Amino acid sequence: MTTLQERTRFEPAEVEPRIVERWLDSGLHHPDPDGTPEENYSIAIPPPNVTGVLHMGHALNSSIQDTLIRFNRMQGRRAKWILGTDHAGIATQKQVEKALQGEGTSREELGRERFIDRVWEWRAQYGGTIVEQLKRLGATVDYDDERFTLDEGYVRAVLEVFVALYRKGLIYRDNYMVNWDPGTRSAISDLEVEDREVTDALYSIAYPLADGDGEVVVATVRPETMLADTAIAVNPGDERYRHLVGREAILPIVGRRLPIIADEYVKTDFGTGALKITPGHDPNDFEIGRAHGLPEITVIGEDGRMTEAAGAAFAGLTVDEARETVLAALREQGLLRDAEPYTHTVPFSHRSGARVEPLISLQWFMRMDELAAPAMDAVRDGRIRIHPESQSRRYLEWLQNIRPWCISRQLWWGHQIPVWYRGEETYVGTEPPEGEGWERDPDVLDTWFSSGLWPFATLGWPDDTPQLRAFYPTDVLSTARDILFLWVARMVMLGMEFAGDVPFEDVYVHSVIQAPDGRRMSKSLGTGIDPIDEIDRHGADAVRFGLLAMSSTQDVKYSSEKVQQGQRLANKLFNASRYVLLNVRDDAGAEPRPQTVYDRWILSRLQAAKAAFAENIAEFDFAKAALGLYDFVYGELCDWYLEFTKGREFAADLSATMVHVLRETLTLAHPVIPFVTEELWSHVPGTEGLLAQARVAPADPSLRDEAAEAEMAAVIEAVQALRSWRDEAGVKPGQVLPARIDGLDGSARLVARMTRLDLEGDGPLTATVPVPGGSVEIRAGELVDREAEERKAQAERERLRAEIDRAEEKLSNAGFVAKAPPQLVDAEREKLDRLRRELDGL
RNA sequence: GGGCGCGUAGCUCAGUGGGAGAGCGCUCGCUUCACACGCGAGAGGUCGCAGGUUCGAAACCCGCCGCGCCCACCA
Repeated sequence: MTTLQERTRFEPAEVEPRIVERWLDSGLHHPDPDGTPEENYSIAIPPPNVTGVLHMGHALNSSIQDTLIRFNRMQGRRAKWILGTDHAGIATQKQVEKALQGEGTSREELGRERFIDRVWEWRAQYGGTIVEQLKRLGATVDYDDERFTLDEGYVRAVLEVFVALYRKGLIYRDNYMVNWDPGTRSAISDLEVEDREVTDALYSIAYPLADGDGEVVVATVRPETMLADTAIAVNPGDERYRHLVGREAILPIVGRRLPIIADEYVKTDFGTGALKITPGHDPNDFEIGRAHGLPEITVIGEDGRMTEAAGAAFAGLTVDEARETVLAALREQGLLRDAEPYTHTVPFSHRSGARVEPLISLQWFMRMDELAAPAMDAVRDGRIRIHPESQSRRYLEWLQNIRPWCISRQLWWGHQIPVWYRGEETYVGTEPPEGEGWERDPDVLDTWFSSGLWPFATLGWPDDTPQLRAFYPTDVLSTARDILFLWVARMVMLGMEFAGDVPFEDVYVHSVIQAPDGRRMSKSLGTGIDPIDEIDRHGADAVRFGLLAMSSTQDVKYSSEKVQQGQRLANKLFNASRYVLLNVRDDAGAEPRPQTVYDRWILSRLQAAKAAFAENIAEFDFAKAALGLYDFVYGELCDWYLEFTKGREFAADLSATMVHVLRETLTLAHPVIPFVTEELWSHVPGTEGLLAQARVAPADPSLRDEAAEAEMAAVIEAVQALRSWRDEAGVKPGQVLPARIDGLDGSARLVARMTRLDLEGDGPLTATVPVPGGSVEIRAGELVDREAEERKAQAERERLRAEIDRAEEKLSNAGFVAKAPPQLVDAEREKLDRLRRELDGL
């Protein structure tokens, strides 16, 4: 308590480490796996990359989830926030490879086994960082049950799912066009591709007809791929080319004969209307080629260089070199007809930044349509609710048009595909096959394959565990928009297929936080803001409050002001608590014993604040919840209630009421600002244990007191009117003025106290100030500046006359009186009467 | 090309049919016995533009202007 007496500021840096220790020691984050999922509350954290560090997105999402978890825990539910990290195939492998490069070695030199050992070492060294950072934020994730998407149990779950889907015919191997990332030398999925706008040249190239009778000109931005052309296509309805269909052209440089085919895909109004078909290197041409049974030739290799099939003159060249060589040859032969700048979108790898090279290769695919149907139904029939609602349309549209998913990756770090080959034989199983000579498929699974099992694999699936029975399905999944398809949709599909139920009931899609200038927060742009720095500066409560207060259903700019607002809130609560704790009688208890109208008022307002907070949380409106809390603490508790109590004796009744209000306020605020509230809780008389483990009674509408609220609304308005008058009349703040109050009933003395009026004194009339339901006569004679006072009264009369005019005009509008709701018309009449009385009073 | 959203005080944003709000910033005043990371009082807005619906529009509808984001295989 000595610290409370001495300190006038809440010091997060001093308090937070202590509080974190107490929370961790209590084990509150690790609920027993009892009860049913309906009784319990659970959230699976979106697993951060194992070698990642906390960024603003994590900080926001963790603040949201921890607020939900703490709120529900305090309602008395077993609350489990499932913790773990993701092995993040490409990202992690790249980091380790970079480290190896620094040591002058490489993954190839080490070999697969030793390389993977190195990654595990890496994980041991850096994998704990983000978990430690979550503690700084106050996140009560289940630290005692941390999972990893490559831990032993998780591997079993992944293999089990792969084998089951294979047996069901949903997983298959095929030669197919994939997005090849020359940067990581692996196939990547459609979702890992990002389109960028690029200015290339659009070349027009003449292909002579085989019979020597003229030529056909095609347009292309990638002349180097012509080495793999196997046809030319035109639109069947195109009069210009109708006579050519069925004939052949000669591929320049190579000399191959190309059939001229007709296909609806070809646009007549783009380029020349004739399209070269390169099934080996263009996704559209690939489809056309398959439809027409064309050969598939590959001239670009997985290393991004030309292959032997491109011909001796090109083999080994880079794609760019090959382009120049092809163009030079065409120029020489007079076949290059045109070249003009052309801006279009081109796929780039999200992972490596390299330009994606569409290639045909032998990969593992997963058919999605069969699993997509129930996943769509779950959202359509409301078993899963996506917030905001608009995102469910995106979800459904994506699933509607879903395509096969390329799940194999040419990496070493990840879940190795459980498939073995021996000659023509293929074996698929969770255990290696019997016998000699089997060789395992070297590829690993796309990281999102294992992430898709997250909500149930973390709880022990495929075993029937108590954890699974108690916490699956989870309640809420909170995530950013960008992984709605990549991750959320796949969890729904796989959860329904394997765990027998939807993986969560609500999906909350939160804001993306941009830099204060509206650009993306990114390390490379230098626009990133480190949440840990912000915690150091302002405290974890401030950061949590600020992030929640700035969150929305759309992208937001990072607002340091909101964080500072949170810091002020924590400090305000600290000092308000000091005022209460240093004055009340410790033995008075905490059962409220309201003696005055403002006691009844604050108890009623507290119920209103609790109800509003709960409602905002239920609607995932975290900004409203946080700002509503701020408004209650500042605008009702501190500005009014605590001020009203000043000058009153802190007897048992008042002490009990104030302690009650303080306790309730701390429990209300705890989910948002857990540190300061937990710290204060330990000083409140009669509390035991941790606030984080306290039980809270839900808001009770029967405890609202309309009469007290109405009376206090009038008091507050009167006080503000009188203070405003004093200030503008130039009265010194400390000056006590004689006055008479007409109206305000039993609250007149309270108003007088708050505005330094002396109801016993008397003097010549100075001014009359209108207040709700009456007026106040200031009787201070010449104490104040007469001239200023007259100006003020004049302005007030003008204001009243303007308002009266407005009301009269409205009421003289026949349409308004006839069509507006009657109570509104009545209210307008009452207002007019009141305004006239106030004007008369002056 | 399709879809979603935004434009309100100097700044960041609430407000979705009945008299324009908050936080920050700004001005004035205050050593008021919790807090100067404080208290009190103010100034500041043709609610992007133009039309329509309505007794009444910041809000609903149409168009335009400006700004975001997502999806999409026109070489």
